[in-house]
Amino acid sequence: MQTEKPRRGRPSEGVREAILETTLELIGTEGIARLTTKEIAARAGVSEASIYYHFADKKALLEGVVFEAVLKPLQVFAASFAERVAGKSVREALLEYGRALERFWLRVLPVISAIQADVELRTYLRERIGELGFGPHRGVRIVAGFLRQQQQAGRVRADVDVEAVAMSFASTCFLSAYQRHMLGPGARRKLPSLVQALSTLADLIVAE
Amino acid sequence: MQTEKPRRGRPSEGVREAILETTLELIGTEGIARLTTKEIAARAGVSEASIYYHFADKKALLEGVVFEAVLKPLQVFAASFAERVAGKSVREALLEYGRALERFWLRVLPVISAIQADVELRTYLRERIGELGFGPHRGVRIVAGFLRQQQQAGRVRADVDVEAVAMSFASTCFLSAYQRHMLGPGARRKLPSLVQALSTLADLIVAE
DNA sequence: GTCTATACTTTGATAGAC
DNA sequence: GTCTATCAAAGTATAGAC
Repeated sequence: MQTEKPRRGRPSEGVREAILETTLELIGTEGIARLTTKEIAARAGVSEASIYYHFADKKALLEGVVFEAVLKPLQVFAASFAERVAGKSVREALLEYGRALERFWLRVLPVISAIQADVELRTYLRERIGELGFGPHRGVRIVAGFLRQQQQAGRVRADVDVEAVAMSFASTCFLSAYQRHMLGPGARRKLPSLVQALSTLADLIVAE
Repeated sequence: MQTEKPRRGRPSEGVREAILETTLELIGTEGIARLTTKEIAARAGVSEASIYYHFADKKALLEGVVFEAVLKPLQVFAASFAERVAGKSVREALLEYGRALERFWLRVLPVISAIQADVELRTYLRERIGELGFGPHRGVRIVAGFLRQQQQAGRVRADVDVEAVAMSFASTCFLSAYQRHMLGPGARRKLPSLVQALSTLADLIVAE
């Protein structure tokens, strides 16, 4: 008695995946405002009807994209802090994690931004983020925890508010990513580099 | 010989202004994705045709909103730094300016975000920002200049990179605003407060 | 599961009266 | 300058063949 459906393992081909990927790509390049099911279908090389076979409606498709492109990476990323900083100095740990945080935001911001353009998606994201307990404060808490631990080990000045520093740290990574996102890759480096900003922050808090 | 047009001073009524205001409001509450000229007209209490009398097309209307809601406030805000910090201590100046910066972003972010959802608007904003020489780096430079001046006066530690600190400062204000924007007003204070973060930053750099 | 063809709705934009 | 009425185009979604 087989409980598996026959012909398992990608019955036809990754059409669903292609739709999701294409939609994500279009959101990044064209924006969500004029995103149509017609164009998604054309670019993914499938028919519009296929979209409606795999997704209940356009809203469900977009929610799928949000989950795949924001919430899933978020879960993965949130779990990776410990191994990234293992055995590193405070300064090196902050730089390493900061770069990773900036990359994460660069990948996720196009979708996050697009979501703000639609109330229903905004609500969807907020609810899911609430359920999962995510938000920028997560990154802040993780870094704060690390700093507190280093503080107890005497490697961070005893008189600094680690929560507050962690917030400035996370903020710096975020703005660095947002500036690139907003002004485009062509935006020359008009801001101090991320490394420069984070190094300075690290120097200010390490115990002498 | 009169060079002025007859019946000057708001010929009919502020219809154009009402349209701009309503559009801005709808972008904030409903998002730009499903923004229609029909709804704008209905909520502004005017006809759709009136919109097309005052604006060439929908795109021109949205560009008008971007200018009024982002670029104009930007010009005003950029000019206000000196008077905000006049005669204040480093710490007080940073707190005062930081709060103003956060408020500024809170007002502007709904539109900035919406713009990211539409390629043409994104291009428009980038071009205008380029022309005017704006961008987040402006806020950073202004603060850096202030800190450098205080540094020369001996009130800021001589060994800190003021550009880098200014970036973390501006970033902190930005993330504080963005978090509220993204997660809504209902988002409980899960992050350290802006004042707490900025105070810590100030304490780290003032000369002992 | 995927396609072609099509039904039905909404949208941006205009014509013409006042 | 503002309105009512209207239209062509574009959009979402579905039916039915394969």
